[in-house]
Amino acid sequence: MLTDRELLILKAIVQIYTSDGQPVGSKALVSQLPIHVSSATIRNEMATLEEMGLLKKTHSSSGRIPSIQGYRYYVDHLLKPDKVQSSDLRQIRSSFNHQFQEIDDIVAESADMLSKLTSYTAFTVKPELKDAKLEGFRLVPLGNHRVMAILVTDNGDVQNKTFKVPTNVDPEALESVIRVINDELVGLKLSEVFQRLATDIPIQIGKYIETPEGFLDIFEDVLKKSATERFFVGGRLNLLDFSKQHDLGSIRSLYSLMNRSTDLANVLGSPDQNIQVQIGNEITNNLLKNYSLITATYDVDQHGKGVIAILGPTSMPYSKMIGLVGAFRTELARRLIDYYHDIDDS
Amino acid sequence: MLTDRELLILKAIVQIYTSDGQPVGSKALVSQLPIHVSSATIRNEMATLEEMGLLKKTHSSSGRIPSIQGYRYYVDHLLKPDKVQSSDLRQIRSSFNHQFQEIDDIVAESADMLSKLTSYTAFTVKPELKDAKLEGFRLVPLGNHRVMAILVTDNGDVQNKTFKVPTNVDPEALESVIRVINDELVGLKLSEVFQRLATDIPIQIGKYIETPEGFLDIFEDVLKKSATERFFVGGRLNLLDFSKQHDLGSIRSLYSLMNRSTDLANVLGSPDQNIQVQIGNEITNNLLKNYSLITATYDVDQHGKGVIAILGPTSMPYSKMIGLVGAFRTELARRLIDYYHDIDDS
DNA sequence: TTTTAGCACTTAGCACATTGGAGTGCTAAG
DNA sequence: CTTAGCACTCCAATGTGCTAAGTGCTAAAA
Repeated sequence: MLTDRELLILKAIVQIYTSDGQPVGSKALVSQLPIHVSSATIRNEMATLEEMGLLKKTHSSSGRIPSIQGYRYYVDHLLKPDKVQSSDLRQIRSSFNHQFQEIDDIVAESADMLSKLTSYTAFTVKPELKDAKLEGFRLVPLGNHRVMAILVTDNGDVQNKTFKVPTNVDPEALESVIRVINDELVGLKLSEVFQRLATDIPIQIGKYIETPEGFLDIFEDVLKKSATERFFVGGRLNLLDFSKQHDLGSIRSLYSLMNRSTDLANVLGSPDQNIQVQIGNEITNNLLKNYSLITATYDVDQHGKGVIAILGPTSMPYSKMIGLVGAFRTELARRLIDYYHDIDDS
Repeated sequence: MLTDRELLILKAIVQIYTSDGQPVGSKALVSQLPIHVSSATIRNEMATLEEMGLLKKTHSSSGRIPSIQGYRYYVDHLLKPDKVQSSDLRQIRSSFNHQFQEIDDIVAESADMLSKLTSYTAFTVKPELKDAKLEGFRLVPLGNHRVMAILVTDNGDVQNKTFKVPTNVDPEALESVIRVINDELVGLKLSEVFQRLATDIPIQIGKYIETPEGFLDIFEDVLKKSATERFFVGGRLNLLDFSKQHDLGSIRSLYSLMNRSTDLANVLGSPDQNIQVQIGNEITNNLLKNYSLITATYDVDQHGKGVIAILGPTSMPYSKMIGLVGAFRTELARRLIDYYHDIDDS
């Protein structure tokens, strides 16, 4: 168990280091602390904190910086989220104050805004569709045997994809297919839709089209698209600023990571608490072991839950960032509830 | 006028410098030249070439590197495009060997491929639609007063956008609007469509909808989208490698430039010759004055012309790059002609 | 007139030493 | 338990010397 003074020192070191980035020495620290003891005393305390694994040195005669566990302890026990700056809040609200036509625009804008506010890299994930119901399905013939498939879910999501149908499929067959889909699939949850597509639907459609597989692929494409296009990244370039390692190779890997939605899904997960802080090697993905990740869910009532996240250096000012992410998630949730409200009753 | 030997030296200096990046000294040069003269002679020649502004030094006692004018002279008079490597050609063809559903996929893939082959940043611009005819227009009601507008041009381009219609617009009015558009606009060139939208169409539509402006905005949105989404960028990150200036600010500006389609349109223009080389400050955009840009048109017969381009250091190996771009443009053109062929006769 | 050898001079880049400052750990006394 | 004092460590900045690669110039040779 830590003494009060040790807590005070640990807290101060984290705060000073995360705000100016320099290792904290005993003399500098003594001048900032509310208690007055000598620097030698501080040195002793720091030594014990280091022994406990909460602090470390960059070299044998340097000041102390927090270790991963030090940050962890700070975040878990010492930190109080900052109240978000009113100027930041104004910025968030004004950026949400547009009339967005599509939910994607709101969520994409959020990623940009969040990265701008933090100067880190930000991620946003729109509410997942798993529980959404398929509300409508359209096949629009575009001429030249091309067709656009459009899929509408009850939370307002619209996905579309154009494709070619084989020349031997006649329009009436297509009509029948649409009828099957409308009768059998519309109204179901997407997960159920997936299941039906794997079982009886191909048989039913097979009556009208010779090779239903190709046709159903397209259906799956649209569903897959709606699963992979949930992720938005803002401030990719900020990575260059806060990434200590100017090793181009790892930066490159990170950039490509940001384009792989499956990996992003793994990294961001769905935080169990409302706001979750992962520090350094606590992050499952090895590429991120020198960074910290703050993830938070936001809840759009019956329209599911999404995730926002920021990726920054382990030495980020946690209290400020946690405050900011906390405020942002409620603002975003509110904005999306508004959005759905507009759709539902229009 | 330059003597034969001066030409030989200039050519050699450009080639050596663009292949190993080191300033070329008189001794090194003498050992590479087919003629044998002493290094002192070379020095004299280099001095006169420098006086003419074709070479320059990095510091008072350094070897020579080509000046912008030196590169210019080399490109205009001395260079012979390399035959493209057969492995590169294989790669291009195999990447084109997929069945693409949309033209955008082909053009986007091209940007990636071109950047991979060159290790520079690549741009591709799909054929412009100006002369394309509006082949079809659909309004698909999605429920909840939402509608998807779909616009098909005769070169196979499909654009769509979802939007909300005011609650006071009834379905029949919408039907009438579609009829007006189909009767009056379908079959016209897009430029004519634009014109009609600015003149008589609003009046006609006004009969059915109270506030046609809002409605027509959407139409314009779709058209604008098809104008701005012509640009694809590949290998953004390569910029970090070949950009000498590790000045983060200018890199940042370049990245944002790549997202602004109007600026891209200015920079890439439509090259007057088939392949155009712009070196350093010859590029109109100031941000690019330390780079070189090779642009080339590709011609998809009656479906218009597009542009491909690579952005690299002024010290790029021009003969190789020009050869590569030349081969790529014919391959891409061929692939797109194939693509349209499939559409047209399906 | 052109070419060449020779020489004095310049510069970048590197290895190396020097120094100052910030910081530590330890000890012995308060 | 706290503190002053001291020896010690290490980084970072600065300066020095040296080398390699290059130049321009001059005067002699071709």
